[in-house]
Amino acid sequence: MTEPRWLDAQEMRAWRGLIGTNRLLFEQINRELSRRSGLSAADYEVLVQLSETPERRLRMSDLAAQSLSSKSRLSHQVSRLERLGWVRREECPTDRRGAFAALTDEGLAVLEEAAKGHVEDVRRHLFDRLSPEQIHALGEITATLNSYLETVVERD
Amino acid sequence: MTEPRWLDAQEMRAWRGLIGTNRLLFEQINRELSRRSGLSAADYEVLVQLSETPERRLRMSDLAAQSLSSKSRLSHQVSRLERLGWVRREECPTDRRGAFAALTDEGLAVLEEAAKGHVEDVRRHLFDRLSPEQIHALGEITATLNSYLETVVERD
DNA sequence: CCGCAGTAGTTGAATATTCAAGATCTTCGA
DNA sequence: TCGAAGATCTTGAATATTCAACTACTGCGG
Repeated sequence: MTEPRWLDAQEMRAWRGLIGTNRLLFEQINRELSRRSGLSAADYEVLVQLSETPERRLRMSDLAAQSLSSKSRLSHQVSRLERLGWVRREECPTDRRGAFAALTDEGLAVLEEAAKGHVEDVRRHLFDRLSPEQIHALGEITATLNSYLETVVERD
Repeated sequence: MTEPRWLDAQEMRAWRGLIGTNRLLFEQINRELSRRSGLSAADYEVLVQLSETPERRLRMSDLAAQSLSSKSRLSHQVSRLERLGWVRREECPTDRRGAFAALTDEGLAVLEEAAKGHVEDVRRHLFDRLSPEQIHALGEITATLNSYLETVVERD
């Protein structure tokens, strides 16, 4: 049980910075999203994933994976979205255990309405503050981390 | 009501990347922290802030600000930590509305035990994956964003 | 074709977070 | 010095998330 390699100043700055951005940026963007459209960040993410599919529906598992959610959370969440009339559950003919979540016309309308303001918020709070080089670097850094993390994370 | 400036490919990559890192990285690090030490990320953050103070205590408001928490959340959280014996509430002599949260010896011991493994997790999942240039860039980017965000975020 | 291990999804209880008051106390201007 | 406005912190209810079963089904080895 040897002494760990503590973080140096540079690393500490990046780590605390990331924690801060993580909280402040998403908190603010999500607050604005939800005020304007009544959609939580999680809801928005789910609706986007569904809308980007040709059939406007996805199997629950795939949807969970793509929206980085746990199965349980997604299940509760889809129930809520169903109550609101924005998503509909459909059964899967080829695998009777399976279920689809399908975006309704209403859901799509809500999403499209929310998207405009949301993009502007993201732009205002994130991209307007960074140089093109920084935006590029951020893309590289997160891509590197995420492809590693996907091999590591234990989900569910 | 003009058409918004949609995100271009570079921006979309950075934005989705950030969402992914945000979730995957912290989920994984927090899961490991909590498995090893029974501390949630929020608990750890609170204990760290207290431990870094000379008196090992802070006013609730200051603690909320430093740990980027809302007052309400912090209050509930400190109650929990108090039940566990890791934090103690103390009253403030100079302002009778005020309250301190103070780190107990037990709390400090738990924190120090947890810190070792936690630092190694952060290193393994974050810094070992990035070049020194990327670490530096990440520090710059988050510092820029956070100093802007602090002027903008509506907390509580 | 049987049985069993594993997959898909849901559920309910335990826990955590948010939201909107509420209870005290301080400050400051009239 | 009085009173109103604001600061500090807590509380309880509503909501969201996690965790550990549980149901129902598929697919595979024998």
